[in-house]
Amino acid sequence: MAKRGYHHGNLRQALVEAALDLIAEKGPTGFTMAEAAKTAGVSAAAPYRHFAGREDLLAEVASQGYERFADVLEFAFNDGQPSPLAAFEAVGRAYLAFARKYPGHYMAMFEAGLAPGHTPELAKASERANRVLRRAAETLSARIPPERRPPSAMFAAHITALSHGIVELYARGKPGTRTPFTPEELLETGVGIYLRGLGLIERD
Amino acid sequence: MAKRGYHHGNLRQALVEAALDLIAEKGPTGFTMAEAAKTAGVSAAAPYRHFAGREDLLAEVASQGYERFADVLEFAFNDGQPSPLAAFEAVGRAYLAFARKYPGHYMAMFEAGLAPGHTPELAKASERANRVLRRAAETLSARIPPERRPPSAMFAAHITALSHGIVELYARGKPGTRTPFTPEELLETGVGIYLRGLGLIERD
DNA sequence: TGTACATCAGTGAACGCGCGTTCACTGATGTAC
DNA sequence: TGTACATCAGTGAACGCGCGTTCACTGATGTAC
Repeated sequence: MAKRGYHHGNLRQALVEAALDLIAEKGPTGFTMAEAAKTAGVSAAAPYRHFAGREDLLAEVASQGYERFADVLEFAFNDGQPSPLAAFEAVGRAYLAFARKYPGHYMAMFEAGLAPGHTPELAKASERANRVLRRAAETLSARIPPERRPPSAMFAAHITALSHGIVELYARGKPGTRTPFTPEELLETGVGIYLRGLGLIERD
Repeated sequence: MAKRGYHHGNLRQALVEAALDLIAEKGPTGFTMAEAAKTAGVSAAAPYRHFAGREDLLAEVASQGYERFADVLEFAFNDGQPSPLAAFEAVGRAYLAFARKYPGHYMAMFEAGLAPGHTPELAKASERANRVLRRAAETLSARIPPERRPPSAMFAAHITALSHGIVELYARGKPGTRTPFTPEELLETGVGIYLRGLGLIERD
């Protein structure tokens, strides 16, 4: 990754990584082209050889985030093994772990206000991640008697919303927004109660 | 609210309202002092007679938001009448209604990245709103046998996170983030399943 | 009731700043012969 | 292997812009006498 003379070598990706650091530090709107260029050790004009503009770089960051997100979730889901329930719970934990480990990606994906269709790549990547979540929900909800089964898209939306809400409200370092519970505890207990409500976990 | 000559009459509140419109339209970071002043029909320097700076105006907007939020939730809770369950569900609906009706407030409160302790007023107002939510959770959870009862702060956090997640992911006009369900449907069904999991609603 | 004066909410011009972006350029790289 | 040349990833200077904020000012308001 070291700069090697006049030509950088891999400036495009270096800019993405600079943006990730800046976004993680100051939020998606705190990130600027000029600073990303500086971080990458390059003049302010150089980024325009690789990206049409600020939004374009942001969209690339988000795209890469969704790809990694989908990878992580898919790995956690593990084709529903060893059991749909265990796999589902692993996906939930993976969601939180992703938000914690890749805050720059997460913020670019969910807090930058980019239209998901901004770029074809972005649309494709975000759809892929959603598909994994929906599949996890479908696999698990196949265990519920059909007449009591909520639509799997709704199931997935509930869990996604709960996870995202926990990340936004309780997993950030904001002083003052404190609960005595860790995000992981909150998600685990919340999902547990929810699944019990669907009859997917024994009562008590 | 009409400007009456050299002196405005109620510039402070007019600026708050201008900020609300701007925030609702372009997000908390899209709002600028200069534009708020212009919207209020006043020179760019005038706001500094009433607010120490941009952050200070933002904090005032958020404070007023939390106050109204607390009012709305308290009204919906209605001291737990006619029943703890009905009151609790009304609070959930009120949460969504608030986010929809007062987007500028909501964004200033939850998306501006203000530390809750930024201003004493802000801290006080946000605490008040949280207290209402916690009280609704406590009242309802008193119906659960103590040994199976989750801490009420956890209960409240689950519902708050679900509500916030639904607002952020599904209640905004973002094209592309579509579910076939309305935010209201999602919250109602999600909370319903959750409460069933706690044994607070009959199975089926 | 009329006048002098203190108060203070506004004005308008100015500042320094950092941003996104453009443009003519230059230095490095790779390839054809 | 050596040279000429096309390509293209960088540079650096410059632009126009809008922002947050300051400052000396001025006009309106209210009050003491």
